[in-house]
Amino acid sequence: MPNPTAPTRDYLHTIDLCVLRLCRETQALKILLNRREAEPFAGHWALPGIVVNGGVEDLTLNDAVERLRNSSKVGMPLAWIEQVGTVGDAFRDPRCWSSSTFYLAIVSDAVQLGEHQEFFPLIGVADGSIKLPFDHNSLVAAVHERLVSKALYSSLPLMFLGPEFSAPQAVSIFSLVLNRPVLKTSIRQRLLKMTEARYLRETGRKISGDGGRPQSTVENLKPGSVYLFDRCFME
Amino acid sequence: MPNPTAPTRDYLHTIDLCVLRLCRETQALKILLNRREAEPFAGHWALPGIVVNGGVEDLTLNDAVERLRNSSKVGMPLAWIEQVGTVGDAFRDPRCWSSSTFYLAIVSDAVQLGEHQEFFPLIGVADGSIKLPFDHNSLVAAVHERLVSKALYSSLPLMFLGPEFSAPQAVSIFSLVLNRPVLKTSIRQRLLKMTEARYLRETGRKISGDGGRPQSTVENLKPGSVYLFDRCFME
DNA sequence: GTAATAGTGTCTCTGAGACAATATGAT
DNA sequence: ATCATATTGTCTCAGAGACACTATTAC
Repeated sequence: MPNPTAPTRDYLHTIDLCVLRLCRETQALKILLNRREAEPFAGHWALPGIVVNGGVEDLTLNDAVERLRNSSKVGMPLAWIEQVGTVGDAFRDPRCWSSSTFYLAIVSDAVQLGEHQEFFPLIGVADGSIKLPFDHNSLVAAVHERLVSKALYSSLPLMFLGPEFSAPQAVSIFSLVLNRPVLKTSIRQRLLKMTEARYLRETGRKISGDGGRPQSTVENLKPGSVYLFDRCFME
Repeated sequence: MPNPTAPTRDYLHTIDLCVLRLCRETQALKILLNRREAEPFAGHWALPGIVVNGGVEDLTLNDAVERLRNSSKVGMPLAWIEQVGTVGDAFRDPRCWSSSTFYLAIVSDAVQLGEHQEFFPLIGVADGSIKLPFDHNSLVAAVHERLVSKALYSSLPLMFLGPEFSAPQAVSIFSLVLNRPVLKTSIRQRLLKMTEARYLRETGRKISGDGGRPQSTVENLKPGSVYLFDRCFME
């Protein structure tokens, strides 16, 4: 039941973040969820979000996003963030008519989580086998779809890898995001294109994978930008 | 000045439509504007929009879009509509903190306009040489950018042409949207692809352009869908 | 040496860019 | 026939798919 001391409101506009991360141990994509403290759905795992109407804390929607990112609900640096869409209806929140503007975010670093935070498998949340309150499953599905479609024609998946990575790591993140094998020659050619365009630079350093020949690394010269390729991978 | 009898609200969430059309006489893209009746900016030309919070008329955001489309502010059938984004800040509306979820829409038919409606040149509005109230110029610029980027890899511009059109008409709408010449062979190959994919069918009919050989027409078999090509035009 | 993986070379195929050559209507 | 434009054909080029081949480390 809603807290009876809370003011009744007839409209809510929230922002919700889908913060994605590569779990290097299991080679799986994960999404950050928060255990809700307040009703409705207190105790359930849900997307980190805040209400943007009804207060004057933020001057812009982007300020609100930054406030959420900086709060304990997220509390980590983001390598990438983009708005995916806005949904709204009379049913998604039991309290009242509500809208949500939701975002795709990617974190590349390993981070310390709070007690109330946990990374869950993205696939399970996107396909609904891990059930979330509100319509959060469908928001995650939309974000996942955006990620997959952008992986076909942009360098977005490299955001998961941080500032320095190797070609084999790039191959595996693209395969993981697209959920199918990707030819290493295609990825190498794309990395070459990005190097020519001064998005990447060879470091001369090497890292070792598991056995076999060490991997040369490149560094990201434009950490905040994605490169757009002029062709798609075939589907 | 705001109407003093209107209730004061501390937050507004609106939807705004950028309804685009091809003016066949001048071969220019146009955008539908409304002369505002209410303050603020009464008498100014602005995007058609409605407030979605503070009422229970609509069950979903899409219902609200349909209500706006069906109202006298728009009042015409739309061949295409897609959400482009949501902006919000404390300054864009002089009344209060406000957000706008805005859409790209395309109308293919010629329509009768109301007294308060008029189509303006899209380019002038998008580049700010035709000034609109609120931040409507930047919304139009974002919609224009979406249209141009989608023209590189999808059949979206064909939505301007209606259910039956010719290859030369397709060439000219792509050239117009991209603001540069487009090879007719490229367009023909794309139309061929769409025909193979059962998005188009040759009608056997012909129409006459201005002089010269008549143009064969094709009909759109999936009027509500855009076809996605697997390569982009070069930029 | 062998195992295992990294990195290179080469071939095919699709579709865009460019432009020449031919077809079909109006006058 | 001439004009103007539509339509087809041919060539080049870039980049993805596929896969063979060579290189470099650990052991």
